[in-house]
Amino acid sequence: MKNLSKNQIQRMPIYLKYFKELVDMGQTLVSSPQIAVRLGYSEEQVRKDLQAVSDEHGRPKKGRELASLLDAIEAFLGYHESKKAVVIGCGHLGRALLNYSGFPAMGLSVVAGFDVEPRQSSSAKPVYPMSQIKDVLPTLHADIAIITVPASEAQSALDLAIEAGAKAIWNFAPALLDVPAGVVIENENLSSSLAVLSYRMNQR
Amino acid sequence: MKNLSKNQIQRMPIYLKYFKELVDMGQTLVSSPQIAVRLGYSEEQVRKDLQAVSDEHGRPKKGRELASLLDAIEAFLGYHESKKAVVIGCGHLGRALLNYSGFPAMGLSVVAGFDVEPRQSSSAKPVYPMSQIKDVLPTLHADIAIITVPASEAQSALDLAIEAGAKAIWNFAPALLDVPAGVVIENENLSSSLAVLSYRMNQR
DNA sequence: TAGATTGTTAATCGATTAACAATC
DNA sequence: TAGATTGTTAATCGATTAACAATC
Repeated sequence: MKNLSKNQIQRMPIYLKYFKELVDMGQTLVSSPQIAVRLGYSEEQVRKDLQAVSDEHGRPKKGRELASLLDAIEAFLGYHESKKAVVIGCGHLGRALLNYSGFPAMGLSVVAGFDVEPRQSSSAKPVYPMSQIKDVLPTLHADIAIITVPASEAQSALDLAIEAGAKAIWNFAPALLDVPAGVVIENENLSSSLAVLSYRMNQR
Repeated sequence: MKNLSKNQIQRMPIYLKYFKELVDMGQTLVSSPQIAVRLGYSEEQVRKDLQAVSDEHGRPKKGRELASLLDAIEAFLGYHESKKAVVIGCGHLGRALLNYSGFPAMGLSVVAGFDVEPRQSSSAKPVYPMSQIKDVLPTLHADIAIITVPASEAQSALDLAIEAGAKAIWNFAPALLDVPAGVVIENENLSSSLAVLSYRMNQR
């Protein structure tokens, strides 16, 4: 498998979703021009992207097999082996992510939450007190810690999660966090997204 | 002002946050090497980025004035003129964003929510029935519609918002949406972020 | 066959990095 | 002065786009 650029990786779930729609509509083949038009990419880029994750060749004049593309992208994204995560900080956003119905389709299973003071949860998922994370997290086999605590507590929440065995951090707190070597972090930065949105608004 | 790349735009709020921390700590000047080390960028990139938004020159051996940097970045990001937004779809995520305390610091004021069936809201912000959007939205002077409805309803929610006068869409629904020319859209795609995270996890 | 689409190879474009003289 | 940091200019790198022969 080639090394994919970050942009390419980010496009993969978008292809996947679109291809699933096409399959639902009964289509079995798809061509780069069709994809390019719908997704707003160039044909060449579509071909490069798909070649990067699939070894199967397309057929001139026809396109590519949707079934094999779905399989290739899902394999690439690791949707076959379900990943497990916990949510740390069960405020509004934390509870939203704890119960988010879109995750299972991404191969992500959010198994529990942690909170400094867990209220009676309205969800089916258990919410443990933060003080128990070191005992409980290892029993859950969750590699990913989703950080949804206030920015001021994010670093200490992260440290506790890593101490308890988390291997990856998905950070939703607006804070600049340090992670030890070997731990992966992905920042979900709303201020960056908003910056792009308002820049584009001002360009008009 | 030069044209900034998307990456540069996304970095600006990160600089801003860091610079505010430095000011809080009593610092008045900052050098590119210091920034580069803390944020994990290269010195050259830091200089390029700051030169792109600020006309003030730095001083050799000293660095740059934090006060003027803050001002330049905030001006660039439009934090001075507060932008207004409404949340469409007041489920878990929608309510989280309706009450998100981080937005004011980004110059964003979320003034109201809409929902097909507004429950008694626990928040200070009003939640209107979706059926009233065409009448209510224009009175709110909100340009930005934050879409947090289920994917299956996202396109029709977006269409209603635009019909009611929204000029920009911040989409949190996992759906591929069409917008008319002249309307800006920014997709907050959790599946793309997760893809990057798990790709990095697998690389180890 | 003609035409659409493919995969490959080359060209372009843009962002990041490197080099270096200027300056406080 | 020496040394750190600056801004500018050039080089590199990587991603996207273009060109085109191959093929069903």
